Amino acid sequence: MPRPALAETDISAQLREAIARGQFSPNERLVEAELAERYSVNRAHIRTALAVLDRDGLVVRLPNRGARVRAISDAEAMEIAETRLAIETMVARQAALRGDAKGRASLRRIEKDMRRAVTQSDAALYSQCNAALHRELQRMAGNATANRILNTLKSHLMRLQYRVILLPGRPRASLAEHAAIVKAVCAGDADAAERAMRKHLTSFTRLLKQAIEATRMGGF
Amino acid sequence: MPRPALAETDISAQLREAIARGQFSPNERLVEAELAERYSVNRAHIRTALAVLDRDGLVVRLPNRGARVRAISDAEAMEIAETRLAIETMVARQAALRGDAKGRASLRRIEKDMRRAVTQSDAALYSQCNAALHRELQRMAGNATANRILNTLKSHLMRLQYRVILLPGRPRASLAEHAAIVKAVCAGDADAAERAMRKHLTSFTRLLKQAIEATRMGGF
DNA sequence: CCGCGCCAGATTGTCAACAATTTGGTCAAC
DNA sequence: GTTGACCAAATTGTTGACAATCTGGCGCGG
Repeated sequence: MPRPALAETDISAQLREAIARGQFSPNERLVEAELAERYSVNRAHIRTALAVLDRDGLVVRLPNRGARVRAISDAEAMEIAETRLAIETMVARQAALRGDAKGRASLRRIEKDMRRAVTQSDAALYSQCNAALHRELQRMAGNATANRILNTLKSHLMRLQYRVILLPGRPRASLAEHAAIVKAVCAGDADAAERAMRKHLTSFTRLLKQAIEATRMGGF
Repeated sequence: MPRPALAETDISAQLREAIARGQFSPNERLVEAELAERYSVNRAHIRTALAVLDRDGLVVRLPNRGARVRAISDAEAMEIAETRLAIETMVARQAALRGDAKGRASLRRIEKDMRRAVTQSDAALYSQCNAALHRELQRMAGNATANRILNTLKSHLMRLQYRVILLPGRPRASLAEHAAIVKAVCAGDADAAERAMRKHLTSFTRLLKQAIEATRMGGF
């Protein structure tokens, strides 16, 4: 019995996902009537969903002028990455301390898949494993508060991170970082887990910064 | 020109505040019609506000059964305190790195007021200074993402923290911790600022835990 | 006395109509 | 050609009505 969700909550989630996936471009207008039709709900639900997404920072609403997809600035992208780092290092620590045997087994399995993805140069698989690994760590840490926040932050970062993953040589380097995290967490070494995660996300953040700067310069 | 807020956003904020202040008790039912009358808005606004507060974790909504003030468990209170610690240590670091002269002056002034509050045993003033100090640090760090999250977390903690502040001897100990933070931030020493904040919030968290356990045992 | 179905009231969920506001364009006056 | 008033279309903001669902109590049969 998966407890039923409210329609409004559901729509919020769908819209959040759509924005995170880049199905709406930054600053794109979000017209209530259009969305209502697209998602087959009435305007009231869309309105509520937009209010929630506003609070999440995914959308900006101006009185009488409607909602737009919020364009996050480069500076803000860095802020988000830094905040994520702060929380996720804590999660890694807690996963090491509180994780269960099942979780540790999952981590090892995911690491194996990741290794395979790298040798096969399967970027899609790698990305999937990456998400799975972080998700499993969150589950092991069992910090619902942190999870909620992280998921919100990730919906912001999602639009950007593919640029980082696609950097040449990134998967191989990332794999080593992930392996270190898995090792530390499985060993129950909280300090090492925290350090490993910090190292991983610091390098992610650095690459994100580079990707942003590269895009700003010459890109497209 | 303070840009106007939407009515719905406004109502969400008011309700959030009311809940944070304990004007509604945990598990209390939040009947839409009642709230609509109390805040002089229509049900749609209340409904939207409840959806936002649901996302914030301040309220639980069950389909066809309405909303209630979410009772946060002891374990969850600890989670929240830990997550806050993770973010606020980062904020302290960033405040040390990015803070402006005006901010540093403010910090020193607040510290002075705090000292006065302790010598005069003025708990209300101390509490006020405490809030002001943390707020100023957030402003100096200039991390809007972190600020938003912290404010949400604090609205959860607000219901609990008065227990900690009122502990005998707490203000005096807390003052020293705050002074260390101010000193490090004003000196631009990011590492020291982070350490000082971690120490401060670790002790806060520890006391919170004690307060929780004490309450569970005998208290009321 | 106890359980069970059922009804009435309270409350939430859904929807459509209407009011208010903004936007973009047209046209006349200068 | 430019300015500015004005109008129409699009869109958001507000409200009330109605449907669906839950809750608690009542009475019936056992």
